[in-house]
Amino acid sequence: MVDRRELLVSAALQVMRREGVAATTTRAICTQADMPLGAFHYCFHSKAELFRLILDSDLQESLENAWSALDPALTAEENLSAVVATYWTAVQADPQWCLVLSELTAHCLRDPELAALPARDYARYHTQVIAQLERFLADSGSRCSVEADTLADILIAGLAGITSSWLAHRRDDIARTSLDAFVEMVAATITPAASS
Amino acid sequence: MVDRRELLVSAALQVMRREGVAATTTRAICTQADMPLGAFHYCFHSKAELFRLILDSDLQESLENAWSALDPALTAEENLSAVVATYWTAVQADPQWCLVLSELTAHCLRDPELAALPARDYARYHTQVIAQLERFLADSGSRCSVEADTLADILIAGLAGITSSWLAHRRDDIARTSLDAFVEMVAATITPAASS
DNA sequence: GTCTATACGTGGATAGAC
DNA sequence: GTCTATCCACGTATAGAC
Repeated sequence: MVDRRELLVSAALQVMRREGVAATTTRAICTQADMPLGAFHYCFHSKAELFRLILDSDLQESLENAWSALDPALTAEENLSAVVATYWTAVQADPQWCLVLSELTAHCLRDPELAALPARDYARYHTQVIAQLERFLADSGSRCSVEADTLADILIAGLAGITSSWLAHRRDDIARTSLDAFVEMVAATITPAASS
Repeated sequence: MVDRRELLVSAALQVMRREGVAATTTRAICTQADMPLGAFHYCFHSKAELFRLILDSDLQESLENAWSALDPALTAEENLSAVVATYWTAVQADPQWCLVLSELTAHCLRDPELAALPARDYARYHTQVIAQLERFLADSGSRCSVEADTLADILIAGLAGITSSWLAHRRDDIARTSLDAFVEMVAATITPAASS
């Protein structure tokens, strides 16, 4: 028997994807969870508490996992291409979720109580990417013309930008071409180990 | 004497920046405009009409103007650097507006009536960027290893990504470093005219 | 045309029966 | 603990006096 709190969290996430964060009311959540409205404030002190719980969980998890596949045996461009492909598959599998992430970020930045969360999430994401990146660079003996730190920032920003552009225009071809060109540009900053 | 419609539009934009799109109610707009609430529906048929008017105006104008300064006499990297600097000055001069743009985009994408607007805005922006870019490439005789079309997409996505990242972490140093590295990467795809 | 007062719906939260 | 019925604040829109 599942905790009713988790049931409501799950329902809230479904409503967010389908209707948007703004339309995610306590009523909509309870309807989605097949629960009477009164049950909500029995499980949570307030709607803000449920939101806080959602925001404290690892929302970008599905998009983060892409980076764990870096393989030192392959070239930098091959690796980047694979990582980006995995990321992009996740984006296309659930575009609505990307929109929710954008909405939640704005929601936090507007609320003094939550304004610090996006920075924390960015730091988390950055830490994870840079760890994978540095491991790859060390294992493969490659060198990068920019700091690994900066490379991680660029990668995160580039993918975020291409994603949000795609959410607007929904042109798969443009996104694909942008991703390929971006991978090529980033890979050009990495020189493989001298194999002497 | 200013049209009261424009007064309300202006007030709405102010409230959006200060409080966010979600908090931009007819009451807040009228208060901001020093108008009685009743005046609203005398000027506009509905709140949606005011929003539509705002969304149909050129919202990204302030950020678009950066591209008009491209100078064929300078190198590609110098030009890109100048354009990006202008863009970034605008972002830092009004970060709240960047947040509003993000909120409005999400707002449109969630509303079937408005869902097509972000694509139109992207096309507008893209067209303007590519025109400047192609003029610059032609005038300076430079060549680019990727299509100018793709270059424009990358530039738009890159700047959007760095901006949204900065809105989250608010670390000026990270944004600066990212911008510099990004400019360098993009400039590397452009080879100057053979000056023989 | 302009404002005041109000209607109507919705959303968060609670009261009180069971 | 669980649900129903309800309260209260707020947001859009309108009615009606001037």
